[in-house]
Formats: sequence, C-alpha cells, structure tokens
Amino acid sequence: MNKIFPCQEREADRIVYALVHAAHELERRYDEALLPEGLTAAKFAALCKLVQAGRALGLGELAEQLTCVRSNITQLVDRLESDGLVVRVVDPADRRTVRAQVTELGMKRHTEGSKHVEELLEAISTSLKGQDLAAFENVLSALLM
Amino acid sequence: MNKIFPCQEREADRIVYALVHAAHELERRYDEALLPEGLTAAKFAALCKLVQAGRALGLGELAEQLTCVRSNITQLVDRLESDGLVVRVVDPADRRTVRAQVTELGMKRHTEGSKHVEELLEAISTSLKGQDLAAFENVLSALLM
DNA sequence: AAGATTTTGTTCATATATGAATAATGCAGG
DNA sequence: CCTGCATTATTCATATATGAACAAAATCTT
Repeated sequence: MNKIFPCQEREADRIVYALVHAAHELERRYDEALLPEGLTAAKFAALCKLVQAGRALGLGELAEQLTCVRSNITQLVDRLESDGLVVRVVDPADRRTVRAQVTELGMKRHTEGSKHVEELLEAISTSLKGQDLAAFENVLSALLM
Repeated sequence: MNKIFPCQEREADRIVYALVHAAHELERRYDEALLPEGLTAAKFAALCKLVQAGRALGLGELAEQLTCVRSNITQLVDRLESDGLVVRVVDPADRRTVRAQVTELGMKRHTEGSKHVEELLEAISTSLKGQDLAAFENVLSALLM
C-alpha cells in the first residue's frame, strides 16, 4: 500500500513520499526478478547470508544478519524448509541452537536468483549513469539524522 | 527486515540499499509519531483519505486511493471499525457498495495524528535545509525508469 | 424479461513482519 | 549440586499486504 504521507503539500512531504514510493517500486522489481526461481526477497536474502557464511547459521545469527526478530526467522526457515531449500540441524554442542543448512537445491536456487538480481542491478546501474549520486547519498544521510 | 540487496559491492547496490534502508527508517519514524494516538500509518492514511473526501467513501474507492487491493481495505476497515474510528454504511442506492464513514472519535484521532505527522515533517524539513533536493529527485526519477 | 457479464465486498490461504509469552537448555555463583 | 539467570527457538496474537475464489447485486444483451 502507498500508505505513507497522504498529503504532499510542502517540499519535505514530496521528497519523503517520492523516496518511499521509489523504495517500494524497487522492492517490487526485486521480487519480480526472483519470481522465476520461486524465490522472494526474504527467502533470497536468507539464502545469501547462509551461502556467504559458508556454514550452517544458528537462527539467532540469521536474525541478526537480516536485522529482524527471531520469530520472523522461525517462520521464514519454516517456509524455506518446506521449499526444500534449507534443513534445520540441531547443534550437538548446544542443544538450544538450531542451525539452518542450505541444501543442494537451495544452492542452485541461490545461484540462479543471483543472476536475475545481477541483471536488475545492471539495469539500475545503467539508468544511474551520469547522476549526481554523491548529492543523493547526502540527502539520504541528512534524512536519517 | 532489511531483506533487500544482501551484497553491496558496486555503487548501484550501495545506492539502492541506502534508499530502501532510508525508506524503512522513515516509515518507522512515521509509525512512531502516530503511536501516541493509537494509530498506524495504514490507519492514518485511510482516515486522511476519508477526511479529505469529506464524505463516506466506498471501500473500492478507498482501495484505489490507497493503491492497494480490496481485501486489504476490508481488513483495515475491520480494524478501524473495531477501534471505533469509522463505521460501515451500506449505500441504499447500490446495495453492493459499503462505505466507510469517519466517526467523531475518528475525526479527533485524525486531527491529533496530523499534528504529530506535522512535527515529524517539520523536523525532516529542517534537516533537509541546504541539501540538493533537485539532484535527489533526479536520481529517484532515473531509478524508476 | 431472462440470461450472461461486471462490479463490489468478503473470505480464505499465504507471506512477511513484530512483540509477548513460553519451554528447553546452558551457565555462573553460592 | 542446585538455584537462579541468560540464551535460544518456538508459539501465539496481531498488523499489513497480496491474490484467488466466492456471493450478492447491478447492468447489459438479446
């Protein structure tokens, strides 16, 4: 939903609205790029972190890497597991921790998904040619203060 | 979740990541501003559209104004109704359409919420002083092409 | 007028996210 | 060693969002 900032009278309103709108649009394109692999942004992000780590991460670690709460990861790993992309492995050393281990299928989907994301980023990169990105990043920084 | 763009190697990656991150942060601050009124961004946006319209809008109209699907509005109006901020009114002229009518409490919450949002936008406006907003908007436009 | 189509809202299944409460396990200090 | 505290994941309730399937009502077509 385009929920935020229903009025856009002054400049700040317009800027913030445009920013949020652009972010949502990019997220949509990102999901769209992953759709052919049966992935979503959330699933792909988790796979990326696991592949990057090169080992089975505890769900808490994963939550930290993805900056979200643990209960979210519990559900996400449920879905990834039912897709056959990861398996839960109990750590024998600490029987509280459950690790997510990427399966072979998970690896494959990650590789394919990466290609699609790569294409998307190429396209974005191209359309950003000649833009004043430094000014852009300055505004983003200013916004977060 | 900070799901999108798990790698930030090239410039485009960094830009897009920063953009999405900033948007989420702004949404968080927006929700935070509305929290004292017991509102959320979604609820407030719906109230805004209804107040702006100055009449009871059909749920389909509301969905269109908020750029989301109808089933979303059904649920949102359920919650608004159980908060006592709107009531559903059946249109006698077309018995299919259900209109959302803002209650007195809804008006009050909208007014109070608007003040908080106003403050947030003031703060943002201040922190954007002296920034190159034209360049910023150019980059946003370029991104959406 | 009867039948087909469109419009409208709801319901259901699903995905994503949060936060509170809970259960199981591990650990530190007495 | 036990007791209390911390950590870990899960469950539950909730909010937001989508899209498919549905039911009721209105409209169009013949």
